[in-house]
Amino acid sequence: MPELPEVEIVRHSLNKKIIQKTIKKVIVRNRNLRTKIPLNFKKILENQKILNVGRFSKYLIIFLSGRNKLLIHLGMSGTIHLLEHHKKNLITNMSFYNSPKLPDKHNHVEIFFDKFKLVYNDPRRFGFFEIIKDQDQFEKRFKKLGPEPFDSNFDPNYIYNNLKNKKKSVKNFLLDQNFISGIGNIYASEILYLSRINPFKEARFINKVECKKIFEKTKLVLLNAIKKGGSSIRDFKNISGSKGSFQKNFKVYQREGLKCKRVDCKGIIQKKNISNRSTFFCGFCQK
DNA sequence: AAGAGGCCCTGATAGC
DNA sequence: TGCTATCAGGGCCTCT
Repeated sequence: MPELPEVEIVRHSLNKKIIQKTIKKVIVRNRNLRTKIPLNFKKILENQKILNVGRFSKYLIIFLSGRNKLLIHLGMSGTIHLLEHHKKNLITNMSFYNSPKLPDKHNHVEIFFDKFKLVYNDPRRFGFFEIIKDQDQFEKRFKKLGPEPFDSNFDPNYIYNNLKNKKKSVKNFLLDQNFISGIGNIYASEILYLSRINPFKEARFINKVECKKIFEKTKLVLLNAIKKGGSSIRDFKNISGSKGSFQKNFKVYQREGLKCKRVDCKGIIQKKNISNRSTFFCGFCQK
């Protein structure tokens, strides 16, 4: 479901609600997520106080009082909700599906606090929970991932040095979490549109000026998306639970067949597959 | 060794 | 209406 901006919105709203709260009870209804929820999950979490909710890339990191960290990845369809204990009333809806009511189906994990519970819902079960025991394991977990766009060692030179001599498309590079962490399929298209770069262009042909563009537009798009509360791309009818509005700012994503938004550009937005993922671009102004 | 493709899943929608 | 096919914001594994 979410890319970096959406996860950041979830992190922020979640942190406000659960920081300094103690976990009273945990119910795992289905441990078959992308990876199996460990059997001692309940034991590790119960009676722990939440010190902080952090984030790296698309991972939520929940810091627990006993030094363990809980890693949550939402995959494609994972959502987090806060509900009153027994009633179905939604306190906070941190899904980007805008559904004001949470269906009971696919509520795989429930974490109870004093006055409310956190519910993890995930139809496709591509998301996962992980317990990180110590600093060593923590560092190892993220070692392979590239820097975030806001990281100081993500800069035009870093981009240029990684892209040179590489044959794969620039779009696939933006999606490669080992190169840069946090960009997903929506923002990859948006970044390349703003950079005026064709997503099919081979990385080795991206020059230094274009690297600077990618650098600037990546930060711009992600920061703007965070500012707008992320993107909500399905079930737009029910506004009540909605948080994000960046979908209104999409220049190319889901705009196949529509006019390019660039003034004076006569192009029509196209949709083509790159490595089996839909890719939106203007063939006219993206070279 | 880089890079493409398949796969893990369910649900919504399009097309017949 | 009821079927089937296609697609969906991710990431990891395998094959070439």
